[in-house]
Amino acid sequence: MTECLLKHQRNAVMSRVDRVSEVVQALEDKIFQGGLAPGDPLPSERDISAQMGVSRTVVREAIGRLASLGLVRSVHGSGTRVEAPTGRQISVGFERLLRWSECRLEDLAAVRLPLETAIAASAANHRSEAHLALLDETQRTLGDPDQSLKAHVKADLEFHAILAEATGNPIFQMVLSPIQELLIESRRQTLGKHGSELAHDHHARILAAVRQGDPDLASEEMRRHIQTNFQHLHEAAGRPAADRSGPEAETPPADFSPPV
Amino acid sequence: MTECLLKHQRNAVMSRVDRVSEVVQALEDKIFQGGLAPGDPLPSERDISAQMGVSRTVVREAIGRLASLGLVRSVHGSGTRVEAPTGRQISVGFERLLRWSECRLEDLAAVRLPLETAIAASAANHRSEAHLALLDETQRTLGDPDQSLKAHVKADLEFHAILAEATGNPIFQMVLSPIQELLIESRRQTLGKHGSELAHDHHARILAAVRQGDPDLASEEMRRHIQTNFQHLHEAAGRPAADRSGPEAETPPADFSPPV
DNA sequence: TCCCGCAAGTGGTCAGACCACTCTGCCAGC
DNA sequence: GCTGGCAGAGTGGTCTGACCACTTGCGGGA
Repeated sequence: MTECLLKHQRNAVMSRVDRVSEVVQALEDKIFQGGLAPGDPLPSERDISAQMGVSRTVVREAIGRLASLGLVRSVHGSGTRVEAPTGRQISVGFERLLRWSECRLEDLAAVRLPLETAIAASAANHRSEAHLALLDETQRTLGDPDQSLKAHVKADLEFHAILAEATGNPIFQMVLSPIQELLIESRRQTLGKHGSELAHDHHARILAAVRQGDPDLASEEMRRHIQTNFQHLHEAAGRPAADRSGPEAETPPADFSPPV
Repeated sequence: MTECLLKHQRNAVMSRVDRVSEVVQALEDKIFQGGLAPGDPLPSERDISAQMGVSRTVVREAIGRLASLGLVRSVHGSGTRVEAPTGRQISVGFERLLRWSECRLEDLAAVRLPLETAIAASAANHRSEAHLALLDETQRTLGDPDQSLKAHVKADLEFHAILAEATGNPIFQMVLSPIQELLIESRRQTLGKHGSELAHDHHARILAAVRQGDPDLASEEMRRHIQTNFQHLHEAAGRPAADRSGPEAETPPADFSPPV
C-alpha cells in the first residue's frame, strides 16, 4: 500500500488505472473535445511524453491503441494524424467476433434478411438520383458476362452497400458491412454456380422498385432475392433445398417472416 | 534501400508492415487457430519476445492493441489471458463512432425495429421453457413499482437480450447488443417518464405471443412496442409526436423512414 | 493444522540510444 | 530565374536493460 507514490509523484491520489489508459483518455478528449479535425496532426510522441510527464513508451502504447481503434494514424517519419471516422474498424471487430463464434451461414442469413429488407424499403424512400446512377453502374457490370467472377462479386457487394448508403442512415451501413464481408465466399458460390444473370435480374427488380419509390415492393423483392440465394446455397451444400419436414413448412428460414 | 536487413536479419524479404503488426497477427492466429479458449493464458511477454525475436517493447504494444480490441486481458503480476468474446468492445467503438458522427436517435431506431421484430418472430419459434422462465423473471422486476429506475432499465434490457438469446442465433445478440448499449439513456427517459407499467404491458403481450409460439403476433407486438417508445422519445424531445401530415400517414417510423 | 511471509515470475514504467523515414529549405547547376 | 538534388532536422519504429508493483504459490514457523 505504500505504493509507488514516492517515485511517481505525479498524481497525489493515484488512481488504479494505468498510465497508458490515462494517456489514451487524454488524447481521446483532445481529439473529441479539443476540436481536432480529421487530418490534424497530434503533437510528436516526444512532446506528448514531456507534456504529460510519462515516458515515451507509454505514449507510444496509447497512440498504438488509438490507431488500432482507427481514431488515429501514424506515418513513419511524418507524424501522427487524426483519422477520419469510418465504420471499417468496427466491421473488422465485428468480423473477428463472428468468426470466433463460428456462426452458421443460416444464422447470418437470418440476420441479413430483416436488415436488407428494411434497407430496401428505406432506400426506396430516400434514394437520390446519384445513388440510382451508382446502382445502375453496378448493374452494368453484373450484366456483362465478359466480366470476371471477381468483378461480379464486387458489383454484387456494391449494389447492397450503395443501397444501404442510399437510406441516408449510416447505421445500416455499419451493421450490414461486416455481415456482407462474411458472405463474400457464399456469394462467389452462388454467382459462380447460377451465373450472374439471376442476380442481375433480382437486382433489376429491386432497383426498379427503389427507383419508383415503392418501399413495400422493394422490400418484397429483396426478400425474394435473399431467400432464393439462400436456397441455392443449401442446394449447393448437398442438402435438399429446405427442411420441408419441419413443423413450419413454407419459406426457408421461415422466421423472420416478416412480411411485416 | 540498403535497409536494416543487416541488423534485423529476421525476414529475408522484409515486408513493409511493422513488427508490431506482425506480432499482433501472430498472436491473433495463435488465439483463433491455435485453439486458445477464453481464459487460457498467453505466454509471458518475455517469452513471446524471445520466441518471436522481437523486443519486449514490441510485444507489449501488440498485446496492448489486442487488449484494446477486447481479445485479451492483462492483469498486473498475473499474466495475460484470452478474453471471452463479447460485443462490448464493439459497442464502445460503435458509440465512439456515433458520437463523432453525431448520428440521430431515429437512425438507431430504424435499425433496431427490423432487427427486434425479426428476433421476436424467431424467438417465438425457438424459445425453450428456460428462456420463458427468464423472461418471466424480468417481468417480475419490471412490474414491481418498488424497484429502482435502474433495476427497471436493467430488466428492460435483459428482456430484449434474453429474447435475442432465445432465437438460438448468436448473431442476433451480437448485432443487437451494441445498439442496446446506446439506447440505455433513452430507455431511462421513457421508463422514467411513462413509468414502467407501459413497458411491462408491452413486454407481457410480446411474451404471450412468444409463449404460444406465434411468430407473426410476436413480431407485430414488438413493432408496436418499439414504435410507441419512439413516439414517446419524440415527445420528450419537445417535438410533436409525429408528423402526421406526411405522405404516408399511418405507422410512425414506417420504413423506418420515419415519418421524418 | 493453519497462517504468515518470502521468493519467483509477470505486467507496468522508465531512460536513453539508434535506425529508417519524411519533409523542408538551402544551394548548386542549368 | 528556375529547377533539381542534397543535407539536416524532426518524427515514428525498435532495441536494451533496468527497476517497480503486483500476484501466486510454496515452505517454514507458530
